[in-house]
Amino acid sequence: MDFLSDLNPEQRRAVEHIDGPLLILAGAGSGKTRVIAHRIAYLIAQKRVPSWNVLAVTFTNKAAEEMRFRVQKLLRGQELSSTPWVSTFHSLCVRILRQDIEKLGEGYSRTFTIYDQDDSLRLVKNCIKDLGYDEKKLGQRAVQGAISGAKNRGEDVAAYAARAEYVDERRAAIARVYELYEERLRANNALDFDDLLIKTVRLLRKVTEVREKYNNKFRYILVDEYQDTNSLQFALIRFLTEKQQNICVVGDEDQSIYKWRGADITNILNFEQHFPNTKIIRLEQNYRSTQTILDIAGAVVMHNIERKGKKLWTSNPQGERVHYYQAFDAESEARFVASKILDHRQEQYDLRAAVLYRTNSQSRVFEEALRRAGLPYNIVGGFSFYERMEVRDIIAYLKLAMNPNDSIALGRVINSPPRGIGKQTIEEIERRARDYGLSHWETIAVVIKQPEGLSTRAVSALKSFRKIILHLSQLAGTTDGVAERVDAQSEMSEIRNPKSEIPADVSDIVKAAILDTGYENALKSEKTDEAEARIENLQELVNAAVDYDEQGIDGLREFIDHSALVSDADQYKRDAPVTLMTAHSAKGLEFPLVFIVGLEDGLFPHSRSATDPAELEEERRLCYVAMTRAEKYLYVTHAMKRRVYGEELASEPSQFLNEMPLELMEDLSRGNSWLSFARGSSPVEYEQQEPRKERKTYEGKTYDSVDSIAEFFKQRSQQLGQGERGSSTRSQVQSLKSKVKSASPANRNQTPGTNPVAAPSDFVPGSYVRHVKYGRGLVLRREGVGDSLKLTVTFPGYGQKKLVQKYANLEQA
DNA sequence: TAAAGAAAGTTTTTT
DNA sequence: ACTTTCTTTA
Repeated sequence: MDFLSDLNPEQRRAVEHIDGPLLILAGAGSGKTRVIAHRIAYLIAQKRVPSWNVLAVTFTNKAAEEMRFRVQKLLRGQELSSTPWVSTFHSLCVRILRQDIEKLGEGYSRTFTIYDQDDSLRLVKNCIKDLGYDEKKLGQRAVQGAISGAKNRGEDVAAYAARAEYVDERRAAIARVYELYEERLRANNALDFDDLLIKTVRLLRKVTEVREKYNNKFRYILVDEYQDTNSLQFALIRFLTEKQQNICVVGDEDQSIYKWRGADITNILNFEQHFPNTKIIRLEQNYRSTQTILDIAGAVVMHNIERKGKKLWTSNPQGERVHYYQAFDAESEARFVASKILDHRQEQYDLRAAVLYRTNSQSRVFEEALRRAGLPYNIVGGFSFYERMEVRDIIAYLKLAMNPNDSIALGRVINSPPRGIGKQTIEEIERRARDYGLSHWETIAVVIKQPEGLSTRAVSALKSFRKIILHLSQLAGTTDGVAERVDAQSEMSEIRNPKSEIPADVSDIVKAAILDTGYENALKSEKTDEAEARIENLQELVNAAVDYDEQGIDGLREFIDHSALVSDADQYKRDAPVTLMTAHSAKGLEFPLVFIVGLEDGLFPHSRSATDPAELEEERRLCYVAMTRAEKYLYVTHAMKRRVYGEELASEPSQFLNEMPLELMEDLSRGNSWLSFARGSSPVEYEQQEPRKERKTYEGKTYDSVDSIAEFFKQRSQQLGQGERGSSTRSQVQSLKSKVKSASPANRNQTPGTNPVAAPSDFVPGSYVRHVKYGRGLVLRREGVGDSLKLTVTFPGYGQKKLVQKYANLEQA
C-alpha cells in the first residue's frame, strides 16, 4: 500500500515527518483530514508504530468517526491488533477518568455521572434557589456562564471568590453559587462538561504514575482544528507530550471561530515556542472550491487586521459568479433557497446542498419551505435527539439505575410521568434532605418510614417510585451501590428477574425504563400526535441501545456517557440532500451547493459582536468558514425585513456583503436590490416598494444624538435647496438612523423608495466615492463648504476616515 | 395535584 | 413567534 502517491509535495512532507513537533497550517479545503488520516496510516503500516501508541484528537464525534473511517479504509487488509485512539477531547477525558479518577483523591469514584449543559443548568438553578437568591435578577444562564468561564480560566471557588469579594454583590452571589454548585457536583459524584477536562488535567499534573502511563501509551499524538483549543486542552496536550514531542497539530487561524468559548488562538500562533524544533508545513492548495469562491471568500477575510495572511490557490476552474439575492422577508428568502435547490437538483439529481445561517432560530422558515418543496432535509443543531424531553427523561431513569443519589436526575423524573408527587411533597423532601445531610434518594427512604407531614397518598406514591428505581438498578446490576441491599432484595422479590446480579442487556434496561416506569402508558393515554412522535423517539432510543449491547460490562455506563457527549454537529448526515445548520457547525464540512442566508447587519455579523473589533473579526472569520464550505455554487442572501421576538424589523444588508467584490457577484433579486444600488448600475427606475411598516422600535430616542439630527436636516436642506420633501419625518428619521448609526457601509440600502437622493452630483452623505488608497467608500457626513469641505467616509476594511475634499482626490463612484 | 390559561422572557455561536 | 414558568381553577 502506497500512502504517498496521491498526495501533493507538501502533504507528503507532512505525512513523512515522523518524530518531533509538526505544525500544519492548512487552509480551507487543503486536504487536512486527508493528511491526518494518511499520516496515521503511514505511521502504523509503514513505520510499524503499534496502533495503540497513536492518539488522534478531534472536536466532534463526527470528525472522529470520519477520521476512523478514513484510516480504516487506508489500512484495509492490514492485520491490526487494535485500532488507534481516535476520539474527541471530551471522550478521551472520560476514558482516562473512568480509569483513574480515584487516584485524584477528590472523592470521585469511577462511576461518576456526566452532567451535560442541561443538567448543569438545573443544578445551578437549584443552588440559586437554595441560597435564597433571586433567580430572575441573577439570571441562571448568566450564572452558569460565569461559573463555566471561571472554571475554564482555571479559577477555583477560592480564586473566584477572592476576586469577587470587593467587586459587587452580584459577583459575590455568583461566587456563593459557584461554591455550592461544586459542592453538589461532588456530592452527586458528578462531573460537568468543564470538569471532564479540568479533572483530567489535574490528574495528569498531580499523579506522576498516571501521567507516565499515558505518556508511554501515546507516543504519537495528532490534534485536529488546533486553532480552537483552549488553555485546558493545551495543558492536556502538554502533559501528554512531556516525554516525547511527537505532536502533530493541524489548524488554520482564519478558521478560528470559538474564541467566545475560550479557544486561545495563541496556542497555534505560538506553537513553535511551545514546542522547540517545530517543523512547519503550509498547505495552501485548495482542492475544494472554484477560483471565484476562493477569491470572494479571501476578499472578505482580507478585511481582518489580526491576521498573518496567507494565499490559497487552486487549479480548479473559475466557476460561476457568486449568486446574490435580496429577499423581501425571511419567508421569501426561504422560498428562493428552496426553489434554487430544486433547480440545481433538476440538473444534477444528487447534488448536496447546505443552508448556513448565523443563529439556530433562523432554521424554522427553511424547514417549512423545504417541506413544502418536497425536499428531504437534515437539520443539525437546535434540539438534537438526545435533547428531547422524553429521551432525557429516560436517560435520567438510567442514570438513577446506575446511581440513585444523582439528585438532578431524580428531580427530573420523580414526577414524570405524573404519579402524584407534587410540589409540596418535593419541597418537603428537599427540606429534609438538607436537614439530614442525605441525598434526595436516601431521604425518600427515611420519609417513607417517618411520613410526618405528608399525605398517605404522597407516601404511597413515593414508595412506588422507589420501587421502580430499585427495580431498574437491580436490572443494571448496581444494587450494591444503591443503599441497603437486603432491603432492596426483599422489596424486589415479588418483581421479575430474580437472578439479578448479572446485568441485563442495555436495551432491556432501556425498555424497562420506558415501560415499567409507566412512561409509555402516560404518553399513550394522551392520544395526541405529539405523544405519538415521542413514543417513536423512545423506540429509536431502544434501537440505539440494541447497538450497544455488544459492548461489554459497562455497556449501560457507556450508553449514558454517549448520550451526554454527542453534540449537535454529530447529527450531520453526509448524504442528506439538504443540510440546515449554523455556520459554526459547518466547519470542516463541504458541499457542492451552499447558501449563506440572513447576511444582515446585526444578524451576521451578530449584534452582540458589534462593540468589540476582535469579535467582529471572529464574525468575519465565521463568514469565511461558511463561504469556503462551497465547492461549486455559492449563494448569499439577505432579507429586507425579519421578525425578531415576534416583531417585524427592517434589516440592512451585512457589511460582509459589501466586502465581497461586486464584479464577482451576480444579482438574482427581483427588481432593484442593494447590490444594484451598490453598483450604481440602475439608479433611476425601480418599482415603488411597499410602504415600509412603521417601526415601533423607533419611538423614543434610539438615534445617536440630537446633534446628528440637526446636522442631518441641515445637510438635507443644503443638498436639496429646500426643506422637507414628500416623505414623512419618520422616514427621514429612519434613513437618518441608517446613516448615523454605524460605520457599516451596508447602510447604503436606505429605502430608496422613501428617500431618493436627487442627482448625486456632489459628495453627499449616502453617496459613494473612490479613494486612491482606500478604494470605494460610503460618505457618512459632510461638514464645511468650499476648501474646508470635510467628508467622513467609511471604507470597507479601513474604517472611517475624515478627509478634506480638496486634498483627498476623491472621485464619485 | 393536575390541567388549563396567562404572563414573561427569549436567541449567538457549542465541546 | 415560541417556549417556559407562574397563576388560577377544577
